[in-house]
Amino acid sequence: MVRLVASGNSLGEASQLVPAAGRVGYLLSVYYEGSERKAVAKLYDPESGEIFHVPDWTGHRPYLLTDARPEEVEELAGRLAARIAGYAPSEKWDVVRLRKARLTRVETKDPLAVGGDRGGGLRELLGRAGHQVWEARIKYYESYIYDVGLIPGLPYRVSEDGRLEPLIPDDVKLPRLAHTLSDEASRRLMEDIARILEVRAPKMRSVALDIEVAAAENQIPSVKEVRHPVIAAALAGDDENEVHLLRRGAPEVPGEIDGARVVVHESEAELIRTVLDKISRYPVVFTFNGDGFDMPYLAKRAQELGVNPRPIRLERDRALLDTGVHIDLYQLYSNRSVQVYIFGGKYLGTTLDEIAQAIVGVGKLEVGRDFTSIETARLASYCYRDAKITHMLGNVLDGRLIDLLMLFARLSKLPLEDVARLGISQWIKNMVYFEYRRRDWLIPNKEEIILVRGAETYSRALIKGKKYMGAIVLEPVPGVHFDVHVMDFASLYPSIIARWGVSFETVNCPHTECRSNRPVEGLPHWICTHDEVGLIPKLIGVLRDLRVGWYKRLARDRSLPEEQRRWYDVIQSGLKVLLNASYGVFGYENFPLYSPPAAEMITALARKAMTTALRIARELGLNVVYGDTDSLFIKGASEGDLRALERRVEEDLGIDIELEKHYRYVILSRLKKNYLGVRDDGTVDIKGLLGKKRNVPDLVRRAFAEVIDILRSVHDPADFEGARREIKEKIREYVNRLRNREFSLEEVSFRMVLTKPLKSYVKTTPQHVKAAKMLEARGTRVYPGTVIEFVKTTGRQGVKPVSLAKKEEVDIQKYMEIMKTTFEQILDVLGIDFDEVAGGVSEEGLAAYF
DNA sequence: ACGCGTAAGGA
DNA sequence: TCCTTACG
Repeated sequence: MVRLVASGNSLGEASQLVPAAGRVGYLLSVYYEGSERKAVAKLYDPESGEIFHVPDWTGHRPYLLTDARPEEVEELAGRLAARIAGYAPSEKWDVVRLRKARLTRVETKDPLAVGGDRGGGLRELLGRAGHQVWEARIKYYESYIYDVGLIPGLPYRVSEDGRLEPLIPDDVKLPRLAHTLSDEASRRLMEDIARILEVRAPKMRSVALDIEVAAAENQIPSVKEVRHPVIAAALAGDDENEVHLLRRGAPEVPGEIDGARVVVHESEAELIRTVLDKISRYPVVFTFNGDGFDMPYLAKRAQELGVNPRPIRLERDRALLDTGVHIDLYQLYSNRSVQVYIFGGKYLGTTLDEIAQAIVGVGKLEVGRDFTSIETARLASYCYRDAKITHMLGNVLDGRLIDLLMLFARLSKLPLEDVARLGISQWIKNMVYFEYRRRDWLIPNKEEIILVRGAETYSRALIKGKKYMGAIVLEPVPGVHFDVHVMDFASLYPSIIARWGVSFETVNCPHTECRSNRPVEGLPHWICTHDEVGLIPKLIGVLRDLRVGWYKRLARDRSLPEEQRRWYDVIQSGLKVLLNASYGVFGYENFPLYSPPAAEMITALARKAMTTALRIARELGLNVVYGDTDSLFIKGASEGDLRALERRVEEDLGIDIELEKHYRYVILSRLKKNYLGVRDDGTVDIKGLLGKKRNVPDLVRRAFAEVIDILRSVHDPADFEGARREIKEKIREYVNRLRNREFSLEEVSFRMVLTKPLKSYVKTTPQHVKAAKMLEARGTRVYPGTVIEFVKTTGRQGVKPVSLAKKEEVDIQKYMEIMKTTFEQILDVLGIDFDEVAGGVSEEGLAAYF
């Protein structure tokens, strides 16, 4: 029998049905189709480049679990009874109490009957009646993914009877290290994960969309009230670049602007319909803030004009596309893990201009705020530029950004749309929930984890307002140190989680026999001794082993084709992102598996690892000059000493410390987390030093970089003589430039991110906020995520935005001080006195100038 | 909307 | 001293 499968739009129009049997596609996401009361899978067909949909074939229904009996539910249900589809007994493993739970599974006809907003769902009803309820806060499509065992990002084939069958090649090379794992659960996990990671992600065509509306300078276009017409919409795609304009008056518009084809429409309805049709042809549509603006605006405006908003599907706070995947790059680039681990912190703020400047080197066009009077060709250029840079931002990393998202979708089991919108804690949550369902383990409620296992922490954080103590940072021995080895615990926190089995599941378990298993003296928490308890430590252990023992090697394996090596590199860097966040989530209040004792235990074990390694190093007579969290800086050690350290630490702790790098020399200041190290090959590592921070003025940063260049050429203590002289010379040069005002305003501007709305700065008014207020007074809009560029001035306010300042107002004295504090961090150690070099910068310098 | 520790500058 | 930001 050939089942017919829905395809194309489903916004009220008769669904166009095409047979999909035999079709192959990558699963992109799963969503709930209200009109069909079904979960629907959205797949990408690499053959045709199109999206197709496969509705649920299993008869799956939304449900919750409760300790109430069916009769009790029935009695309480009242009006909701009609929406209950049935009851089934459900036996689950209660991971918090570590015992079996016999529960009632209440199936409903629609997801809102479970947890409908306004407290009208079964969840609240049963809760108010004093019953326990589980798994009632899980989005329906997520629950569906777990139960059907679907893995977003993987290829599937549609069977004759409309099922999705995974398509994984048989010849997947499984890591040899899987065989070395003694426990069966970990081995299976590793094989499953390796299997789903092996398949390369498909290339998908993409287009970026940006629209402009006719709002005047003082009008802020809102999606709540779509009053202004859409006057421009640009599409920057893999194979077309167009800007669509609404005819207003009779201006002469060229047929092409900046390489984009210009199309002038007589009506707004026609413009919108054309644009919607165009984006329907791409499997991936990028926007920048399309969830918050472009998509809802287009859809609502379409509706007002009597145009079908298809393929846009508006939800409360996001916009999906029936014909593809909409990725709002504002959301993606705002993700802290993405910002830090994928882009190495290259961009500071989260505005399109800032991110594009930093990542692809092109910014927005400057046109002012009044879109009603702007010249048409200019408007077209502006709009197209936005779409163009959005498209570039969607295709960075040689197009591997989408590959990474695909990979995260596979690991987290989240739809691609969610991966691109949710934070790392949601990725980890979903990854764990999926595994729980597979095992018939009960997904616990946050409150019961706290209730049964405790929320109390016993260590005191050094920072006021923090919940527990963190890592150890050793007091640096200030000075220049030659021949320094850095030994470190690779992925320390994940290693601790795996080695001691720390997670919310294992901490403070109900077994009396485990109470004495307390790996950290001074903390009352214990860890379960039963091997089968706890999934998270096994999962984290497997991900870590796969990264360091398998994918990192494959990514470097010269015998593999380039393309394949790159895919393995995507995998290992993706795993790193997840591993880096694996500890932090336990200490994060909003994580549904929040466990302060687990978090506290992990940092306590990290301190234990650090102090143990330090003790052993000292016993071996090694000279430790610095260390932070997971590393020791050891001066003048022999290879034998380091081997001995490795061996003894491994014996003592059961986790590995290893040689990470060797420095020709290291400059340590008195400050922690501040150092400069020159490696054997001349590369320079700079940590924490002011001269590297991206918010300090370019001029200061450049001066600093040139001084670093001088230090790069130092090979032994004798070389310092000459280097000192050169450095002094260099500093004098820059000091003089400053004195003589030989700089542009941009070179002396500070860059600082506005993290809140301007109005929210009530306690104090920092300088960047002052500058931001001046900008706003001049009509420039600033919002959270905007980078404010300002210079220090001699005026009453002491500060001005770059765009409003003049060179004559720059407060030279202030900049001298900044130069001084920046350089002192390294000059101190080199025995150079800044003031002396600068020729008495503070008073005399200025006196000489005036 | 991962965690804590350290540092700096200004109010 | 606290607030804000940047970074390890």
